[in-house]
Order: sequence, then structure tokens, then C-alpha cells
Amino acid sequence: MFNSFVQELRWRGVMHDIMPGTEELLSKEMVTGYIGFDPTADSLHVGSLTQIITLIRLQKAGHKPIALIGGATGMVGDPSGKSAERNLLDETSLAKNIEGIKNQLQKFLNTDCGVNSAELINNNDWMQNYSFINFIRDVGKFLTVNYMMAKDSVKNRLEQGMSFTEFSYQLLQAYDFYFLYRNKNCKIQLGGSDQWGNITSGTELIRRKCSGEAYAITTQLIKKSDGSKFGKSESGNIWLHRNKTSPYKFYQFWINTPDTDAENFIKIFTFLSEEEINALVEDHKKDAGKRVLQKALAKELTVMVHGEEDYIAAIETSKVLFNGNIQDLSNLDEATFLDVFEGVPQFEVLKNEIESGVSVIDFLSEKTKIFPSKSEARKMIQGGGVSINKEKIENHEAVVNASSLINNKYILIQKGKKNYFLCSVN
RNA sequence: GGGGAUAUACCAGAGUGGCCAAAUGGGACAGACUGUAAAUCUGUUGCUUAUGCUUCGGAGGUUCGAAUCCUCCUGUCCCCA
Repeated sequence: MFNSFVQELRWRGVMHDIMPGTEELLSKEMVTGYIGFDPTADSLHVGSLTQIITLIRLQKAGHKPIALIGGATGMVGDPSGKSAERNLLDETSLAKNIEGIKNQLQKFLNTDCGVNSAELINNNDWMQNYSFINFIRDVGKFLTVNYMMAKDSVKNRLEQGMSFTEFSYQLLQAYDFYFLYRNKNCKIQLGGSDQWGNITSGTELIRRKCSGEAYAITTQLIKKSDGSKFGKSESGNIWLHRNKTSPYKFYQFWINTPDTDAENFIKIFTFLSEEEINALVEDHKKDAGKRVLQKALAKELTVMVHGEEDYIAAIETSKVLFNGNIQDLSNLDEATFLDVFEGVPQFEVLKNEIESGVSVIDFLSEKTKIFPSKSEARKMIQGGGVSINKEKIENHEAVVNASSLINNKYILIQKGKKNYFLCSVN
């Protein structure tokens, strides 16, 4: 049963590179493997999901996953894939970030299932008291500068310039691997394909410092078929934390997956079996308009990240927003109503300001900040792109007044089909 | 240190005295079609009391009139030393 892990990564199309011998090792014993997460923000986003899922698959295949939080490495910054030197994070935000992603990782991994329980560790635990002088004597001596410079992450920056700080990053990560190898019997490091260089620095260090044999697997970078970056929407990154990306938005992100990506994504991001996926693909092909794959994808991920309840709420919200009319909205009680619009930009306006009537253009650009200028508001209305309370504004001289209020309190504004704004009037 | 080129809207890039709020392409946003898709087509893409007003690296100047000509400054790129 152990070797199913590598096979699984292969058929799901996420395998990028694997060190010779890795598959054999995984098929003969329970292996401990780790992936590092640097605390660059206080939440993980959908881009990190691949790595989280890889760890879960590792665990499901009977192996032991370690999620390493880069409290120490996060202080330095990984140059891999970065074209320019970055600013260091200050310690307050770093501490906040560590706390944030730790809580998230905990949710996804099973830390209580016997021998292969997952572990969460912070490399700051062993790095913070490691003195510089000791580190360069104990660790730095084993890898040559020549070796380190040959890595893409460094080579690509030679023209541009790169601080010693970022140059050292691979050494720190190599030491993490060494440390886990010695103390946790961790023999495999996994990661995105951009991590290959850092990971092999680790296996090299292990070989030279203690003649140990360690292995590596990297996964494909997720690409969208149209070449755009995965994990972004119009409004920015899609985060796993509900305060940064509401469950509704999260659900919408997946529902909007293009047909051309849906099959790949469902393999990459879900735990559905090969048979289940094949059946869904068949179904999808029969009538692509039903978006069978997108719905399954959105369900699996929303349930995994936010839970069953939020998933159902997201569907309900979507129904009201996309198929409902003003009547459906008025029928909701206030709590549900606000729930539906959780995560939608909100504005407040004083009642007396609109009661007597105010022109839509003033309302959209001045009373609320939905449009940055009156011309833009006017142009969008003339282009037929604005609806208030689900009714398209045909005339830019229209007036908003007390009769526009839903439940005597709210005005719902739509820019286009998918962009909602809620204005509450007090 | 010497010589040359260049700077235009989100980006690329035309424009070298009035017809320029500035071609064209990309991007973005919206509309139609559709499936909350893709492709395609259409519109918008400086501000505004729609009358005008402020924009073409910055500051001055010439001119009835300047993105366009002149002077200085700044940034970028290239060549020579």
C-alpha cells in the first residue's frame, strides 16, 4: 500500500521531479516526509493548497508528514523564483503570520492517528539559538560557494544582485532537512518545483555531513491553460482564511474554473478516486453547461477548507445572487440577508441624505465610493453595466430615494454581473 | 570624462506647430451571445455643472496657438575613453 503515493501523484499529474530511489524507499517502509511553509502572510492561499494536499496524500498512503513552519527561514526570505531582493518582514508580523498559518495547517493534517500522526514544527526552535559562527563552522563548511552558485535561484540573480542574506537561504533550508533527518528520521523533502535546488542542497548536506541518504519529490507548478497565474481572481489572491476571502468568494473561485482546467484541477486538488473523477468527466462532457466538474471541485474544496455548512451557505448565496430577484432578497430576514452579503464591499449612508432623492450618479460616486468619479459612473450606466436592486439602470438621470430601500434599510448595487456592493442606510 | 539616443495614458507604441484628450495593439472594465464558461462581436478606458478644464519626464521660454520649437534640469539606454 505504501507505494501508492508516488503512483497517485503521477496519475494526478502533479509529479514534477523525483530523486532516484525515492519510490523504492516509499514502497518498503513508513517514511517521514516534510514540506516547509514560509510565513510570508498570515494565511495560506490556494497556491499553498497543492503542498498541503501533497502532505495529506502522503499521510493517507501510510507515511508520516511533517509540516515545517519557517519561523527562521521566513526571517531571511527564499530567493527561489524571485527576481529581486525583498524587504525583510518585521518580527511582529512574522509572529502573527506564524500563528496564522500554524492554525490552518493544524486543521488539515491528522495529528492523532498513531505512528503516522502529522507533526507541525517551527524551524525557529532549533535555529534561534544557533550562533552565526557555529553555523558557518558546522554547516557552511560542507557546501561550497561554487555549488550554491550553480543553483537557478542564485544564478538568475547574479546580474541583478543578491544580498548575502538571501544567498544563505538555501543553506538554512538544507540544514532544516539535515536536522529533521537526524532528529526525526525524516528522509524525504517535498515541495514545489521551484524548491528542487533548495531540497537537493539538503540531500547533499546530509550526504556530506553524515553520509546519509535522503530523497526528494517536487510537484508541478499549477498552471492555468490560458497562461495566467493560478490562484488570483480579479480581486486578488484567494486565501484560505475566511476573513481574507469569504467562503462565498472561495466557492465562486472554484465554480469559475474554465472548462479547460477543470479536469486537471479536480485531479490535483481533490481526494476523489480515479473512478469517481472519470465518471464526473464523462458526465461533464455530456453537457458542459451543467458544469459538473466545477461544481464537484468547488464542493470538495469549500468543504475541505471551510466546512459543510459554509459550502451550503455559499450555494444558497450564489442562488440568490445569480438567479434571485428583488423579492427573494426582501423575503430574507436581516441576519440571513447580511450573511448573503458577507464579504461584499459595504457602504453606509445617512438616511436623510437619500430620503429626499439623490441622483444615481452622485449616489454611486459620492455617497458611496463604488465609482471613483462621476464620469466613470455615468459611462458605466450608459454602457448598461449598473443595476440597483437587481434592476438595470437605463437612465443616468435616475434618482435613488426612500422607495429604493430593501427592508427599509438596504440598497443593493451591481456592477456587471458578478460585482456586488451593499449600501446600508441609517 | 567625451559623444549619441530616448522620456507620450495601466503597458507597449505612433504622433515632430493648430484638424490632439492624443493613432494602433495589448491589458482592464462593461454589454450581446452563453453555462456565473471559452471563443467571437460591440462599447468604455484624464476630470467635469457636457460647457468647458487640466494632461505627453520636470522647470522656464518662443508663438495668436506647443506633446511637437528653444534653454536648463532630472531619469533611462547605447557608444567611445
